[in-house]
Amino acid sequence: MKKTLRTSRYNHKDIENHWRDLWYTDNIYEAVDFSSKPKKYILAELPYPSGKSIHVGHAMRYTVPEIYSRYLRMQGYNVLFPMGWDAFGLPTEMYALKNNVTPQEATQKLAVDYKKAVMDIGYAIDWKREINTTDPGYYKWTQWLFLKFFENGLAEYKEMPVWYSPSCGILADEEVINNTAGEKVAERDASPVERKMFKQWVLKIPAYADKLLAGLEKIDFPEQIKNAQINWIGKRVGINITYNVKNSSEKVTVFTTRPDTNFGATFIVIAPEHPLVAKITTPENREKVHEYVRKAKNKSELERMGEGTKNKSGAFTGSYAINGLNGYAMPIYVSDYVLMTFGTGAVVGVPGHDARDFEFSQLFSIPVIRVVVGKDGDISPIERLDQVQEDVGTMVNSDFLNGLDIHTATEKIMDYLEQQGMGTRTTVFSIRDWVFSRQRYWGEPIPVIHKQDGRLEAVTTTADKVGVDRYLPVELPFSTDYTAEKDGTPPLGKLKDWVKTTDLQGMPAERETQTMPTWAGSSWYFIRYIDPRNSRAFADFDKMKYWLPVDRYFGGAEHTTVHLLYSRFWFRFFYDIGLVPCPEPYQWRMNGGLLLGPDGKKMSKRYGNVVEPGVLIENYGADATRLALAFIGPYTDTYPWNENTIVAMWRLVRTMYLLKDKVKTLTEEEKNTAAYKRANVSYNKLTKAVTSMIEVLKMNTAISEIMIFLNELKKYDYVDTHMWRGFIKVIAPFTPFVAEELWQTTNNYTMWEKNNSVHLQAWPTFDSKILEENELTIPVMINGKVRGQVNVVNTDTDVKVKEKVLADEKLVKYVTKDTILKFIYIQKKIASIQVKM
RNA sequence: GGGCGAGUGGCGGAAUGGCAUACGCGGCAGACUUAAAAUCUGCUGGCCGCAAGGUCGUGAGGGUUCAAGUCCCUCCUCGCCCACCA
Repeated sequence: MKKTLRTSRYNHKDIENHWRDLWYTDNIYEAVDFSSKPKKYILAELPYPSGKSIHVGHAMRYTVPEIYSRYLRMQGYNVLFPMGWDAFGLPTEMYALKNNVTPQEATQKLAVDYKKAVMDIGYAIDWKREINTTDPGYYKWTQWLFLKFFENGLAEYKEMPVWYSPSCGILADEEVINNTAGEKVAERDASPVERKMFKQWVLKIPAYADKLLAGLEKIDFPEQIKNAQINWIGKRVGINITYNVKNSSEKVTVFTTRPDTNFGATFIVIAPEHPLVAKITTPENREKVHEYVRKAKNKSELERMGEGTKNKSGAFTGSYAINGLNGYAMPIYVSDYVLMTFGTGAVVGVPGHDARDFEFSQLFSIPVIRVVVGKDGDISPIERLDQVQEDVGTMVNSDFLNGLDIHTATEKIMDYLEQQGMGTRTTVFSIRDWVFSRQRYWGEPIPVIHKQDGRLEAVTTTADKVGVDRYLPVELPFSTDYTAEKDGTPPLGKLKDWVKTTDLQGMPAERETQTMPTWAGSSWYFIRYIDPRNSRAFADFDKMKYWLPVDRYFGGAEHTTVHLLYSRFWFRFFYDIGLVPCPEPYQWRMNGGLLLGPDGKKMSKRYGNVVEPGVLIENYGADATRLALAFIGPYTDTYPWNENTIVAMWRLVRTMYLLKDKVKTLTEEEKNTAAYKRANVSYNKLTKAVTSMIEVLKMNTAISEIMIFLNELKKYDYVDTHMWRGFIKVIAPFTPFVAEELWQTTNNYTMWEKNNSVHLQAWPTFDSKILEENELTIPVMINGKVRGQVNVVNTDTDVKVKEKVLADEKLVKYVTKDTILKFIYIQKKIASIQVKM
């Protein structure tokens, strides 16, 4: 055991290296299963190690939650604040290629580097719970959980239209974004993408859409996040209406949420991919329709976007559908503004009350019928786009619906259509099956085999009991070839010996060669932290019962509709099959903002504006770095990094450190001075303010309070020992290293003893009696302007304060007994007076 | 086009409807120094004024209130997310 350091100058390196070793060696931040203390599970999204080392932006997102976790520990909670590495995926593969190592080697090295960086900042982590998603002991359970989806019919192997980029291969919807020019590109490398059909594994998240919506009501997420998820799920209640095609036995079914406007329907549009296209196109229109469909299919999504939503196009099939309500013959067109993937792939055109339908009607001179009158009472024909009303009004020209409000009309006509056998109420969702396979090397192999007869078989069907260890994990075989064939055969497909296997009957079979997406390992990682070394189960049920749900979850806004929603889906499914103890994984969520480069641009190697925490820690120390990251602004906001801030924080830490020389145990007599009393008020204010600010995660203003207190202390010659010890505990979550140094010194501990660490001490309390001010000065406002002050005491009544105001010689020129119209005194806040002008 | 945010000094940002600009950065002045750096002290929203003080001021305009950065209405700008979703 080492002796406590004692230096007269502030040397961050000596202090930090010294305590870091002792903390982690003795694992002082241990999270204890089944502890009798109340638990708090504080989680920050696990990092994805793909660059040289941890990014200062990551560090900002971890620092605030980590300060909070330290505070909770000092408040007597059994805290779990874990850390691990999400290391499968393309960036690691790219990193490996660039550095001429294997992804296995790259991952190992990055995990070590990242861990060192995280340790250097001094995060309070129980390293016994560290996980790595690429560890076979981990992904065995990712595969096992995947098989639960498979066994329950929620994982399917089917032809899917997928995004394809030559450089990234096949991508999920979530990995494709619109660039600034409005083109669809791969999020990863901005390469253009196109649509292709491919046999894919999908997870059927739409089956859980309703449960995921309902679950939102019980959890404490910001409205913004809830809305984004609701929007993403895109639940729409409407009706499928079936129309007969004139002179044909065919029928066309459309989905609409606005059946109330159906008396105004003047055409039908079907998607180019719709199976009816071939059946109902009349011979004289065949050539034109065929040409249109061919062009639409060849158009990449990029071109469709490029042409924008303004320019409608289409072709007439020559057929008509009969509106069962009024016998109107609606011409049927093909147009790419209708998507095969939403609703029924066919829409009914009501140009008077839908902007897109109106635009399309103009293209083919289709009649426009008004069936809704808005608030303005305008009943003139609809001739311009700006006259198209969508969601308010009263029905006209609509037979038995006339005069009804549109919402009442909607219900009435849906009842009618159902009674007449013309329609069926339907709910549709915009959320799609989650494409869950990749044609990449560096991921979890999907643990399924293809039997000779084409049927699929889970690598283990005896799962839970003894079988699991015999068959899982399906280990990722070693390979140095990470590229897919042009035909889509994944890299693993090239390893012929590995692909060849046998099924449970011993017959020859082939392994699945696609791997899982990066999202797989991170969909359940927070469960594994609870029981990271369990080899018999993904986690012990009783331990889950103790720790779950996560109390506070911190992460990036970019994960709102991806990771955050999809991992809720995993968890909710596990709950339904009895694997986990509660329906929702995360009780509370906050999204972190972004830290920009000093130039205000997003930190990126391209701009050369990346700030590395390692450099900051080297130059200014971890304590100053932590303060800078927490002080710079509120957690949820985005702002640029400013080098000056950390210099100021270094000075602040030094000021705190050097204060130790002013510490003295004051006698009762010395405590009986005005100076001591003032200092004591400041100290109690500090404790109270910091406590309430940490509770609401406003670390920036909490640090301001620490600065205010230090500015106050400068005025005195001595700092009382009792106050000093409380102060050290207040700063402990923010600047753990210097706090430990000061704590050990002030207590004269010569030997390190785990239980004596400041971080395991109780959070200081404050005395609200000391903060009650008996006498204070309040502003006096006259006709809305502050014109002076008066001194009041607690017991002053309105009448007393009024007397004081009237007696004030400065105020007399603004107010006298005779000019007062109205007098308001807000206790201990303000006096506000209306006077005659 | 839809949804969600946000507009406060030179900059990052504070402010349960109650003295707008806390705290920090930067700037200015002073102390220490042969000098500089570092450190310390003071000042620091605009305008008028020697000063006391006055006056304007939280994107723009209106409203509610004794009192509005904060609440309500109209508008402007910026950011993020979603988007021919019927």
